[in-house]
Amino acid sequence: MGFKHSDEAVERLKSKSIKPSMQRVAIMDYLILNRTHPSVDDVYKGLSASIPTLSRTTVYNTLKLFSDKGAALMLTIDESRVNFDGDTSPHTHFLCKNCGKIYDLQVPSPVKEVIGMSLAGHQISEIHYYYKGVCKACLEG
Amino acid sequence: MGFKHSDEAVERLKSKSIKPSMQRVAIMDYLILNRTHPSVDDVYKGLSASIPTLSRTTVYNTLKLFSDKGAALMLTIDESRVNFDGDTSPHTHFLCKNCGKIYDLQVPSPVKEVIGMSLAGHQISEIHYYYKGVCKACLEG
DNA sequence: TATAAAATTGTAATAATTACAATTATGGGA
DNA sequence: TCCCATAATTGTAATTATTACAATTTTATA
Ligand SMILES: [Mn+2]
Ligand SMILES: [Mn+2]
Ligand SMILES: [Zn+2]
Ligand SMILES: [Zn+2]
Repeated sequence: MGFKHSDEAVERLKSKSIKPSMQRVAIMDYLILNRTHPSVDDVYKGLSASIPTLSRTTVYNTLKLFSDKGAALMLTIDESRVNFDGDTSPHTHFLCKNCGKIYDLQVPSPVKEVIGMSLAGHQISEIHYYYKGVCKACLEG
Repeated sequence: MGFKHSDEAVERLKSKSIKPSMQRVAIMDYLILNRTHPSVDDVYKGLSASIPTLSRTTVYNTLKLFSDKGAALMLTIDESRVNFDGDTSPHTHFLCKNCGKIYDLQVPSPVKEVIGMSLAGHQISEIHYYYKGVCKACLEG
C-alpha cells in the first residue's frame, strides 16, 4: 500500500483523465508534497532547479488544467495572486493578513453537499470557505 | 425616517470614522445604490461622468480604506479582479463562471459568529463564503 | 520512419494594482 | 481673514500577475 510519490501523482492525473507528461507529473508531485497552498511562482521556482527548461507558461497552463479537471483546487483567498491546493477534499482556508500564509481549517461546514446541486436556481460547481485574520504564529511572535 | 441617499452614505462613513470628503461620499453612495458588487473600474467609470476630475487612484485608495474600516466588503471571489460590496451584513456570494455576475445568496451559514473569535488559535476578522458555477439566467438563456 | 496532434517553450502583450511626487482641499489658530 | 500644517486627491510612471501566441519539441500512431 502507498505509492511512491511520483506514482501517486501519476495515479491522480490518470484518474482525472489528464495525460501524465513529465512536467504535469512534476507539478502534481509538487502539490502533493507541498501542502502550503503554493502560488504559480512558488511551483515554478520550486521546480526550476530540477527542470531547468520548465516554462512559467507551462506552470500556468498546467495548474489551470488541474483546476478545470478537478485534480487540484484554485484558491482565490488572496487578492493579489492565485494559490493552488493538491488536497481536493472538503476543507476551509484561513489567510493570515500579516504573514500571508494560508492554513487549512476543519470547520463544521453546512453545505458541502451542495456541489452539483442548485441553489436559488444556480448550478453550483465549487464551494470555497475563506477566513482571514492574524494567524496563531503571528499573534505569538 | 430614511435618509436621502447621500446622507446615508455620509452617516455610514461617520459611523466608521471616515472623514466624508466629496469623493468618499460619492463612492459610498455608488456602493449603496449599486448592489452589483462593482469592481474598481465599475465604480470609476460610473462616477467619472458626474465627477470628471476623479482619479482612479482615489477610487483604489478609497475602496481599500472602506474595506479596512469595515465600511464595505472586498470580495476576492473573482480571480482576475477584486469586487466591492456596500452590504456588510453576513451573506454569501455566488460567481457565475459564464457571465461573471456575482449574486447574493442567503445560505444557512454555520459560523458567522466566529468574527472576533479565534479558530485553531488564529484571530478571525473576516469570513467569506463563495460559491461558483453557472447562474440561473445563463442556464435558461 | 513519416506524419499529425498534443504539449511545451519563450517572448511579447495585456491589464490590474501600486508607488510616488505634485497639487489641491481642509481646519485650527494668530 | 490669512497662514500654515495636515490630509486628501490627482496624474503619471512603474510593477506584477496573467494571457496570447507563434515556434519548437514531444508523443502517439500508421
Ligand atoms: Mn487546503
Ligand atoms: Mn453581496
Ligand atoms: Zn501569520
Ligand atoms: Zn451567468
